[in-house]
Amino acid sequence: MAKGALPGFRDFYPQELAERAYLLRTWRDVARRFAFVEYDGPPLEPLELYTRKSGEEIVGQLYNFVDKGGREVALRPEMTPTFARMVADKANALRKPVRWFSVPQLFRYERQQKGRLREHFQLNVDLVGESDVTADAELLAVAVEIVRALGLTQNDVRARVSDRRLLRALLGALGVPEGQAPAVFGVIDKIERQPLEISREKLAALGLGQAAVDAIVGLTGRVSLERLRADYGTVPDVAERLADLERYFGYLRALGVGEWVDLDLKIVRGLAYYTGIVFELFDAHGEFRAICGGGRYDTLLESLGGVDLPALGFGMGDVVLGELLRKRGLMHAERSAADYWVAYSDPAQLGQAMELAGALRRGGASVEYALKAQQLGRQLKAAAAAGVPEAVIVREDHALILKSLASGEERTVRLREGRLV
RNA sequence: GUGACUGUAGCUCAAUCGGUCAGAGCACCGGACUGUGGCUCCGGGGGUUGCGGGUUCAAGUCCCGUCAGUCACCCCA
Repeated sequence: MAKGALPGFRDFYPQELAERAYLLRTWRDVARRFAFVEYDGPPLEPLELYTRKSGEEIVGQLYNFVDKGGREVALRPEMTPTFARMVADKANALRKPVRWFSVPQLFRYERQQKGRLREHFQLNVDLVGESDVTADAELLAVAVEIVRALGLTQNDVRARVSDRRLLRALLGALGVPEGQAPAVFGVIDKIERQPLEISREKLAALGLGQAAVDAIVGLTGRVSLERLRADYGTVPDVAERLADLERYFGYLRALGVGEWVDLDLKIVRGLAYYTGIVFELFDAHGEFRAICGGGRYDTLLESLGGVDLPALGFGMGDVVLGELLRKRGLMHAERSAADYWVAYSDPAQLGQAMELAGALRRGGASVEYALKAQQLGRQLKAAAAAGVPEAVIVREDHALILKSLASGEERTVRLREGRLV
């Protein structure tokens, strides 16, 4: 259509806003259940905050401009740099572990497509100051409990988990030079999205022998900790990581989310800064993009904020999650209708109706009534159309009738201290 | 940024081979049902067919451009 919101931006009409509110409320509720506390930062940041982490090429994907003070600025495309700065600035004063979450609106200048707009809301949950896998388990449990709270089941959503350090150790055991590891990660990251032969050719082009290529492809298939231990358990680095992962999965089971999680070494996450366990949540039908992604980034706070603290976190956007919920018929909305509709039998009673509405409103209820005097029938029709559950009818004899618009039941009530009794 | 496909009222769609084809349903507003609603009936507002240009006697229907949308690639912080 000719006029409307900018490409990739959304107008939230009351219905859509109610759905968004439902989603964000669930995020906050669950994060708080895990004792995370909310924070926020500025939506506009120095451009340098992002180029320092991701290089100049990131600028092409940012909403950036020069402000009137001559500063290079950008709308935040992600929350992590802001988070890192905030934590680093007060690192010594913060009780560890730091358990913070935020629900920022993020922006990126990219061509939109399904599940990707130029603006979205993203839950960010981060945990700083604990290097053990107990923290990794806690973090993934937050993500899983959120989708559970939204009505999804382990048959709808799967958490796929990998460990970059394990993968690195495995590659080392296969004789892949340390310097080649990132390139191999790149191939593994794409292995699901391109023909296997192409992936094999790319690995061979890195100088890997046939046996190593076969082994790597094998790792990206169905694997289990038992199988890995049997095949590579004699390698000290690998054995150490496997022991950690076994504890990790044990903790996930203890937290009640074990049934949602699969070990899948194909999960690399594009970001270069992940250092340990990484995970993504997908719909089980593979129809949508990743719902959520995150992992451990133990060196990022050091490089961004100069504070050497282990950290991990994940981001979960509202777009893909919303698409999935709608598809499954699970998208709910915060109720937006008023609590009461005050109606009156005689048009001359408009003033009395307004007095009643005023009293109820001061008592905490939301109340609507017909702004122009009209027949009672029309008022009730409007009340029903507005989705209001109950109407209060002011009769000509001044009696108040509370009528359920769903069942039609009526009972006489009285106003007492702003409430109907 | 590259490529493919699509673009008719708020929504879902219709309009034979280009020729009164700019319509329907839903939604919205109003009226009737004469003063307790969601049914029914009647009526109304709303589109220069995304926009611009071209071909033609004639274009929503063909061609080009542009904008927008969808999908894939890129990227995914």
